Amino acid sequence: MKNDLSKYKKTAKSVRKNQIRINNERRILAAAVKIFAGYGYQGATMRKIAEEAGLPKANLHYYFQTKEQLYRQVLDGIFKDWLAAANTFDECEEPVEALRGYIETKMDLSRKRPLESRIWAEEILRGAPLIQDQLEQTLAAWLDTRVKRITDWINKGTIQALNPRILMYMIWAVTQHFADFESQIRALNQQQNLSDEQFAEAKTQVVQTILKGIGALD
Amino acid sequence: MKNDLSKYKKTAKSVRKNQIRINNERRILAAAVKIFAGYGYQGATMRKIAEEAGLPKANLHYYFQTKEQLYRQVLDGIFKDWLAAANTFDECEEPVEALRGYIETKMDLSRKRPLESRIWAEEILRGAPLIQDQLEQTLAAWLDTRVKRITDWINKGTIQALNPRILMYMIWAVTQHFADFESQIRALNQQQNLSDEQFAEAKTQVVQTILKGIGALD
DNA sequence: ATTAATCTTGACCGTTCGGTCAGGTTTATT
DNA sequence: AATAAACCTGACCGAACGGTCAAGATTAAT
Repeated sequence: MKNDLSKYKKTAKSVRKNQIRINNERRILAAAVKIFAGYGYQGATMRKIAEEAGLPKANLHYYFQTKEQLYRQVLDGIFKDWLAAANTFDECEEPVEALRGYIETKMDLSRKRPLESRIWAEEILRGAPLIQDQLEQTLAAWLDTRVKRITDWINKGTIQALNPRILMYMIWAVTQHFADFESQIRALNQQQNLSDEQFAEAKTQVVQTILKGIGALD
Repeated sequence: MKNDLSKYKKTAKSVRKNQIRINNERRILAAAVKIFAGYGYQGATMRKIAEEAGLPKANLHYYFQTKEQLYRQVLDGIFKDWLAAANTFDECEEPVEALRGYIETKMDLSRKRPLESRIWAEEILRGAPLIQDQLEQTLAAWLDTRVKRITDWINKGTIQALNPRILMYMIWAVTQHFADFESQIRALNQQQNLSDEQFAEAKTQVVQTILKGIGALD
């Protein structure tokens, strides 16, 4: 009963998107994530994405004018997840809880959405040609505020003196590694992906090692 | 005076390669590293590599039959560096020296040869289609012996109990991050690559955090 | 000096790429 | 029922791809 009426109202077309468009855009984006993650931007083709989505290729160009635009929308979605993962970091006052929550959230993200992590990683590998602005503006500002919080902890003596940026780089590196280098880890684990138990162990060890490494534990 | 004579000997042709071939293969491989690192396997083209090497494209196919063969040779060279970096790990008896040496060597490798690190990372990202065998055979065996050494340290109580494989993953993740995510770090560092001083600080902090994190320090 | 082997290269080939478009179909509006 | 808007798609296009080849140039061996 909440929103049924709105469909009969004369709402602006641009605001109320048709259901067909919503569904198809979602299908195409989901297919694009799979193909971009599996083949990279250059290796991915509109044909493969169309096949994965079960649509004719020309239909993709009806909803997304170019391959680059489709790719940009995929990147935008990933970037939002990236930033949203910081909530736990901000909610907690003490370094142990804040960092533990952030590391665990990032680990869970690597476990549940490895494709997105790999697309992001490939974009950075190639020099971030399409997201440089977002890195320099949004991400840099995001990082600055977290750096300040860590600096406060250091000044209070809650954790030992260190460079907060390098700490964040280490957290990103380790947590994303489990998504980005999944195929290497699989090859070193009897050709099996990490089981839930193995991943849980990794998560614990990563948290413990980093927290202890910066003098927040023991 | 050491080897001058050999050029006049009737040595087997296959053993003594022509100097022209040696030079050109080296030029092409150097160009290939740059282009593969900058564009990825699919994004790199034989035309770009030829241009970078200053040779006509057809000449590349004279020395390397296909793009894939050229790429494989590049990967082989990187893999050798990967394994060679383990020397310090093996030479030292105590965990602090062994791990510090290994981490520092890997950090130096990321600093001095970031292109190779990025090519490796992209290959893993894509699911390691061409090097799965090497990972499952050579690298798995390499890792097993290091795991045993770490297990010995744990049994002796020199470091705390942990999963040695996860420790190695963490070391790889953090050290290679400074090469693979260089463009992201640059965007977060006032659009400047890390200076020598900044990188030295990162190196120290990485070593300290990991060693302290596993209970090998303090 | 002659021959053989190696190296060099512009021109070319079939394939696949991202993208376009006309014309038909379906859905929404009045 | 009629009109408009949105959606669908097979066929097609120029460009760029990896790779080939024949014919000439250079180098090495005798």
